[in-house]
This record gives sequence, C-alpha cells and structure tokens, in this order.
Amino acid sequence: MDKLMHLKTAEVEKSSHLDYFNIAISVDCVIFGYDKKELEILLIKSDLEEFEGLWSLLGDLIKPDEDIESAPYRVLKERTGLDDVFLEQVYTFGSLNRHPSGRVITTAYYSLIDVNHHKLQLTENEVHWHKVADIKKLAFDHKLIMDTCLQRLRQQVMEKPIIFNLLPEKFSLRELQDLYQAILGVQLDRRNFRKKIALKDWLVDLHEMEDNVPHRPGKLYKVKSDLKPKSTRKKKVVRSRLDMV
Amino acid sequence: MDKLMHLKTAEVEKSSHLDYFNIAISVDCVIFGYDKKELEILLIKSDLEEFEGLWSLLGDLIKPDEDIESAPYRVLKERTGLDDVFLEQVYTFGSLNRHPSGRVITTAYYSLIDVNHHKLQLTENEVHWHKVADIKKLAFDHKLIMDTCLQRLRQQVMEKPIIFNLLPEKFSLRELQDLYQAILGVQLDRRNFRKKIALKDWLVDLHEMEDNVPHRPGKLYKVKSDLKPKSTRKKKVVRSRLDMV
DNA sequence: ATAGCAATGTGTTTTTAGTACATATTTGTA
DNA sequence: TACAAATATGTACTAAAAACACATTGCTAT
Repeated sequence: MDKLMHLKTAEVEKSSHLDYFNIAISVDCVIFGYDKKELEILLIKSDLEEFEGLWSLLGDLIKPDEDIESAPYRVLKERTGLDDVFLEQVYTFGSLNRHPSGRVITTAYYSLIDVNHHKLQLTENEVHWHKVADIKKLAFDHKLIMDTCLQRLRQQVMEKPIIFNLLPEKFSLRELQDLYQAILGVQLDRRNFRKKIALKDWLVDLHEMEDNVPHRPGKLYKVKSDLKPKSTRKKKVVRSRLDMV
Repeated sequence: MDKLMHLKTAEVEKSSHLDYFNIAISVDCVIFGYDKKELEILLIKSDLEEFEGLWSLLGDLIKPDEDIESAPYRVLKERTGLDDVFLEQVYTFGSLNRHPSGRVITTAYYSLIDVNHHKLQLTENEVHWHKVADIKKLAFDHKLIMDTCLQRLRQQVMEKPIIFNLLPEKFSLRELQDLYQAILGVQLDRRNFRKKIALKDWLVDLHEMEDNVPHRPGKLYKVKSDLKPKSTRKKKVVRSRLDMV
C-alpha cells in the first residue's frame, strides 16, 4: 500500500526502473508423471555454474504482459508441447538468497500429466523424467519446492478427483491403486481401497475388460465426465465436508 | 529458467533495470480479529482515485533486501505495532489488470490477532476493523483475496490448533464454540462440539471458573503449551491423518 | 427465599466411515 | 489339467459424526 499502491499511473511509469522493480518474479513447475508404478517429475539440467551437474524445475520469468496463471501454461507448452494440462498453484518462495544471480521470487505450480498417452515433444534434450523417490538434491531451492508440491499433491489427491490426469482414459482399479500407492508412498489394502473409491463415486464402470495382462483381467473404468476439468481456472468446486457442522 | 535463470551475477547486474524487472511484487495481509461474536478484518481506506471510498487490505511492496516472509511481519509491525503474530501464506494473485497503476503481483497472507488483548497501535486513523460478513466490495481484487483467505482459514481451523490466536489466554468452551461458529458461519451442536474438541486433545483444564457472566459460569481452559507456535516459520508439523493408509 | 431464567455439563443411540482380515473365482501358462 | 497370479467380494470390529434430552448451577427479579 505504501509506495506504488498510492501512485497514479503516470508516476508509476516514471519510477518504473527504480527501486520497486528490483525483484524479478518467475514461475516454477513441478510436473508429475507416472510410469512403471513410479511417480516421476520432469527436470532440466541446470546450466548455472553454481549448480553444475544438478537438475532443476522447469520455469521462466513471468512476462510483464501475461497473467501469472498463464506463465506456467506457457512454460509447459514451450517445454512439452502440451496445452491442456492440469495445473495448480501451490506456494510462493522468496528467500533473499534463493537465487545466486539476483533477487528472484518464484511461484510454484504443480502439474499432472499422463506420460504415456500425451507424447511430449521435449524441445531440449536436457529435459528428462526422474523418479521422485530418487531425487536427493536439486538446484536452487527446488528440492524444497518439489517437496512442498508433493505434500500438496498428496493432500489433494485424497480430496479431489485430480489423480485421473495421470492415467489414460480407461484404467483398472488395480492401476488406480498402484498410482495412489506411488503418490502416497504407502501400501494400501485392496478391499478397503475399493470400498473407499466406491464411496467417492468418481468412476463409471465401462463394462469392458483389461487385456494384455498375464492373469485374470480386471474391469475397466473411466472417471465421471463431470469431474474432469483439466485446469484450475475453470475448476468445479467440490465441497469438502465440514465435519464439525 | 530462460532468461535470468541462465545469467551469471554480473550479467544480471547489467540488465537489472530492463525487461525482467517490470513487475512489482507486494504482500497483502488479511488480518482476522474476533470481537462480539463476529469475525472481523483490518482494512485501510484506499486513496486511489479509482477506488474512492473503498477499503483495502494492508499491504506493501516487498523490499529488495527482505525475505518474502518478512514483508507481512513488517507490514503488521508498522500498521499495528504487533510483532508476535500468526501469519500464513495463502495464494499469489497476479492478473494482468489487478492493479490500475501498473503491474503488481501480490502474495496474500492471513493473520490471526486477539483484538481485545493485544492493544493495537493503529498508526493511521484510516485503519479500521470491519465485520467480515458485511463486506461486499473492496478495492483492487481484495474481496477475492479476502474470500480465498477466509476459505483457507476455515480449512485450517478444523485441522490445526491455530484458532487460539484469536482468543485470550483463558477461555471457556462456550467462547471457543462461538468463535468457531463465527469463522465457519454455521451453528454447532454444543454436545458434539465438546466431544470433538475433547478428541483433538488441544486443551488444558485450568480448574478455574469464568466470572462476570450473568449465568452459571463455565470452566476455563487454555491451549496446551506445546501447540502454540505463533508464526508459520517455526511451525510444528502436526500430521493430519492419511485416511486411506 | 424462592421461582424462573440462562446458561453449563453430561450421555445414549444411530449412522457412517475406517480397518483388519479370508475365501472363491477367473484367466493365462507350463 | 494343475498351478500361478491376479480379480472380486463380504464380515466383524472400531472410531467418529450426528441427532437428540435431561439434570445442574448461578444470577436475578419478585
């Protein structure tokens, strides 16, 4: 409220490149994928001297003429070719020394992508998938950002029907359970899992069967079509129960 | 990652006042208080022409040499004289046209203050408490920010022992229930409420009684002392149950 | 003093959700 | 045709949420 807040447009123009604009702002994307029963994220090799050999999140500075929410969509489009992705803002990180080259505050988003069915056009060959479980260290504060996003993902996945962004159109309950286990990092009881999912009432039975499995095939399901908004921007409000009321 | 991300320190210095710094970044504080069974927030009169007569949140631009988290503490200290307050980051708002005077991205924090027992030193007389329920419109996108913070507060208050930041040291279950009702905007059954609170195991029975009430006095409680970190920065992790595990 | 008011303080029942656990069935394969 | 590896399903126990009623305490007005 103090400074810019009280200025009229003309004054802002005048003072543009002074004190108030000494901070750059970026977005960083924690792009989750799922492959071979493992949760993965998409990383790019850092080319800062300080972080030689380390990987970092995909991100970019926000342009002066784009909404903050558009920035992560743009980053994903530029890096992967995808543009109908699930994205959700998580937290904004702004420690003084988080970026060695200057003052950069960054807003973290996480994204969920079905790796096997949207073929990514990885524009740079320095971009690769990494198993989340194997990641010990990243450039900048990106490990902290990743952990924060993973924590949020774990919350959300229990409450809202977003997990289906990581799966193909048709899937078996087994595949769904494997994915939950990969995200939550725990083993689940199959019978209780099925009851829980049934209770949530997110699925439609397709009356089709798996094939290409070396054992008894399971039924296939898809997510109910009214639960499938990809992006946060047009998200349907699914009220969580206020359990004290 | 594109631009600044790849620059070495010297290059950043050189390019400082160019494209990358055309966005200002601020924090805005949704400061919740509780008085006479109503949830309130602290607002300041907007002095932008565009928002003549409207109220706005307390905020300020982030200084190039302060952590993002320090900024809302500074704002609160400057505006209210308080410095041991509960603050939590909620969301970052950055629509292109949210600020009429220029491009400003803002990170919203909410704060909980016991109005009656920490006397605020309101440095400006344009700063006042307003009942949340009465607020229809605010300057900028501050109504959206307030609503987002209120929604987060409602979530958190069920999960974590933060509500006590709005109450005096000693309180009765009746006062606690009234406060929950004010925040959640619903009526609660007294017996079920007490059971629920007992279950959470947040309180210590002080074996003292209310006085100055025109009816049978209730017992007084305080929050368990190990549950009282005021700020997010040193917050104790209270694991929420992963109910599928 | 005492009747009435306005609270506090407690307990039971029903329903729903979570947890632990076992058996029969189906398909592919050796 | 027996076996391996899944799917599919049900029951009993426990915990929590929700709905609901009665006795008690302290103040106050008559």
